Amino acid sequence: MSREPARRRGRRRLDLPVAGAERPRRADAVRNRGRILAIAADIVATRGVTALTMNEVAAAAGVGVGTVYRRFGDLAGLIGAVMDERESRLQESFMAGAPPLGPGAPPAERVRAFLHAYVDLLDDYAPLMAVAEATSSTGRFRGGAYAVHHVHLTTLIGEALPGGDAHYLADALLAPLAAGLFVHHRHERGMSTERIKAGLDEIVGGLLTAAPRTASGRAGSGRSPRGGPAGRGEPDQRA
Amino acid sequence: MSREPARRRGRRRLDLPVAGAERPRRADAVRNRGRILAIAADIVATRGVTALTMNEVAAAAGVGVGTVYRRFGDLAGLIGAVMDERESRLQESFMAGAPPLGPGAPPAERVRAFLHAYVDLLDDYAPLMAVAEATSSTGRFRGGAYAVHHVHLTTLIGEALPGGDAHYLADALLAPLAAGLFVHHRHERGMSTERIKAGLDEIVGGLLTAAPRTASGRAGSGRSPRGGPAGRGEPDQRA
DNA sequence: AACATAATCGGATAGTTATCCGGATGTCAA
DNA sequence: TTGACATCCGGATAACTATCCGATTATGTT
Repeated sequence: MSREPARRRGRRRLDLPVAGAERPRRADAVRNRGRILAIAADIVATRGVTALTMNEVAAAAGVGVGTVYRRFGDLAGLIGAVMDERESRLQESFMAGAPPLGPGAPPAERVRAFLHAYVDLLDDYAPLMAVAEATSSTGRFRGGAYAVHHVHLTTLIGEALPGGDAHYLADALLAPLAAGLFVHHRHERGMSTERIKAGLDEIVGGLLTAAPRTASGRAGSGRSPRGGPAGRGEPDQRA
Repeated sequence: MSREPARRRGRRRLDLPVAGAERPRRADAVRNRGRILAIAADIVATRGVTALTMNEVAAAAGVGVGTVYRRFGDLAGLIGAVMDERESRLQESFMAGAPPLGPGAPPAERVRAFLHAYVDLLDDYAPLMAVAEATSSTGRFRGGAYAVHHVHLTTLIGEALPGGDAHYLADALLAPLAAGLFVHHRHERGMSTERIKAGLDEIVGGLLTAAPRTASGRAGSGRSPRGGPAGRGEPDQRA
């Protein structure tokens, strides 16, 4: 490890036992974690996503490869950690922020706002997220972030479309936001984020009841919310 | 999709280049290609997709790794070649087969039929296709098969929804059919193909069989039974 | 039948991901 | 302060993808 002088060894643990089952992690571990993340972010910023490899990060951070893998599991995990702050901000916004992203606006509006916000996030991180996606084709769906987004959309869709298969539709709405597809659209086909958002609006507008807010395109044609064939004959089986 | 590194350069053949369009490949090359494909299919069938590696295929086929890479480009290319026959059958069906998949049925119906047919294909090959997708996150969109599907859907959507962004919507409808997501739904969440098809029907139903947007006031009088249970779409859609 | 040429073959090599486990070190208790 | 032990470190190692290029061989011509 490093020769860093021992940190203040005070900290007798006399403090209040923090509310969050805080596991006592070794000081060198947290130090390394922080350094690894900083190095990773720096590599991406200065040399691009393709230069971000576990070996490279480990070498630059002055630790062994094993350390990086133990801390983050795999490349996707490392990338997830790098994006953690940004992701947390997004979650904060749609869970407790101002409408239409946060609570207060009608569900269909919130769905649209969420998709738009996610597009903005993709515009900043898509190349990096695409690498994470490619690590394991099913990996995207295992990550905690995806689960949170899915639950959020499922809830909103359930409210806006009582008879629909909210669980599946949430995945279907998240699918066009795959980083790989976004990169393809944005960087290889030159689509603007506005166009992408408008396209998503078309889908949401058609699927959920049209909302009052008029943005680009789609006119809130009547399309009333009907009950629809409730069951659909498929036993709802959520894990 | 035969996505081979088209080699053969122009030769001054005076003979009629009609009938056999394929000629300039060395006998051992075609022999090796065939053997490699057979071996690859066999490995997948007997030992599963995880056992399918370029090294393994090369060794089993009795050729060098370089040969496999030259012929198929990468793992995704090899997988594409293995699936070529099945893919060709699908293309044949929606380009010149019987309605509603083939020409003759109203566009929205054909879109739905295509998605259903693709789900059936996924049910057989998703694990394999997921590996191909993971090879390169943007790889799926470069392959010839994707391009064909995209063109097809773009055309149909353009007919069914004159004012919409058919190009983007085609990608968006194809996105939920990503092999990785399908595997997640089918093998990890236990969803049935019927449920997946019904979910896709909901999306298509809302997007394409409702009153058109913009000025072209289609007096459809709202009410669109967004795709009910698999099959039975809305019969009010004449050519 | 022998030749010239271009295309193919296939092993060596480089770069990555991911795992393993003996050794080093921090943390807590006495 | 000292000691015991759980945890962490990090290099060695295995497997895989992908590229390169000299050696090999098929093909059409003379």
